[in-house]
Amino acid sequence: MNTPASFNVATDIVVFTIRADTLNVLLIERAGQPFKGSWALPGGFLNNDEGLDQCAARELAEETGVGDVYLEQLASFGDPGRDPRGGVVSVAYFALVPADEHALRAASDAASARWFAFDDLPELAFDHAVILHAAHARLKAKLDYSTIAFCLLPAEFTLSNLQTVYEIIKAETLDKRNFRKWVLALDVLQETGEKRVEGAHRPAMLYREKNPGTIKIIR
Amino acid sequence: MNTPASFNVATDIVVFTIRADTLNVLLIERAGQPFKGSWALPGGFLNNDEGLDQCAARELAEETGVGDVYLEQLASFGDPGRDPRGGVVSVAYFALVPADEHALRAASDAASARWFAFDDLPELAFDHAVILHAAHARLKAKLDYSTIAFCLLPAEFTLSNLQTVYEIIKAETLDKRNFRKWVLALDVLQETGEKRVEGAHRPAMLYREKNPGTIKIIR
DNA sequence: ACAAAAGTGTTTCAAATACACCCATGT
DNA sequence: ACATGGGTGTATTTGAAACACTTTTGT
Repeated sequence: MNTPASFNVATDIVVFTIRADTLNVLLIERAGQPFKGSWALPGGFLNNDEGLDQCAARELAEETGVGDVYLEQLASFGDPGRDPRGGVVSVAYFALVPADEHALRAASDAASARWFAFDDLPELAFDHAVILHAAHARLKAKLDYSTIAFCLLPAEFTLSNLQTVYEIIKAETLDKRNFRKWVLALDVLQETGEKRVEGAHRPAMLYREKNPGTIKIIR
Repeated sequence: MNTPASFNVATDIVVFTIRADTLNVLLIERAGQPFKGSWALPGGFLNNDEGLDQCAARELAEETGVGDVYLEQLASFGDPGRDPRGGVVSVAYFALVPADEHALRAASDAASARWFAFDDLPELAFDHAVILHAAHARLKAKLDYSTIAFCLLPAEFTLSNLQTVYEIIKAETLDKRNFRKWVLALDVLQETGEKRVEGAHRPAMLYREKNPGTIKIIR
């Protein structure tokens, strides 16, 4: 048997958040070749002494300042020619950032990092459009069988906030009474006892997760 | 920015089949170092001119003679130290082989290929035990929301055959009438009109998939 | 008083579950 | 005739879906 081919292994991260009642994705403008000036997913190359999850978390922090968020491996992409430099295999991740943490940073090989509305995206470098849509499909599917959507909200939120997250991602309206019945029956929320006054209407009860950061698989 | 580290990228494949009413996994005995003589998942290194799926299919055919089966990417594993040679990232796949195709071949770097009962496995090389259990979890979960189980049966099969597959993988018994009602309501099966005589009892109607090889997502 | 979002129950329908007997065949 | 797995229907329970009005606040 001959010696195996060498590759650079990268991680690319699809970072979702909710901003102004729309689903947003974090993109960086590429500072170097190839695709200089194009928008791309944040990410970068794997080092010898780190694992894949670690690499994704590190690149995300370095390039965008986003840290300590939900991060899950999505899939790997290795078609020859997906990177014009050749020999690059990418392990894609997706991340969920709470709706209130939008402070971004640009650094190292990323000229700038910006949020884009999911349904108004620019042309993307490499095969990143494919990766992005795979991530969206996964997110949408996971709403139905996990409590992953909670990661898109701050620690305290109203049931209406939560319902809005579901409605945005599923792109359909939900019945308020049925939604509340369903989510409360999951037995993962507790009332804080506090209310949030916000505008000229009745204040809403604030809730928090019983086990913050724990994703529950439903059914 | 410094130049990125180099890796060898491998695919490892968890091949499931049903034999003698048990779930079986295909393992190869390693012919070379490291872990020479240990049992491991079939798989091998990615070439420069092929995609990941292609690599998995090729390695499977080369090492075991298994070809033209259901093959799906599972996840990637890249912890430093998962391979004592260092710098090896593995993209894991899982495959499903119909219950009647068990002809195996040993070749190249695999001394021999053998089926093992899933609940009587030997010690495995590398992190292959972790990969294998991830594959099993995925298979089990996918039974509930897809018609993937059909890939474990030959083209023509009885409803009892199918029920047995579900019972083996889910490790629970199912009600015969409810199972048949459910599977027929999926509207993916058609009667062949033929019956299979097998032993001292009433012959069973044979069915086939309406769209062979098409995995339907349920719900 | 009005606008705007919060909060709250019941009825209807569909799907999942529980459950027991007769049928066709080989020996 | 008997042993073996194949084949079939109904009643019950459970969860999902449809649906409208009252409450609390700010202006």
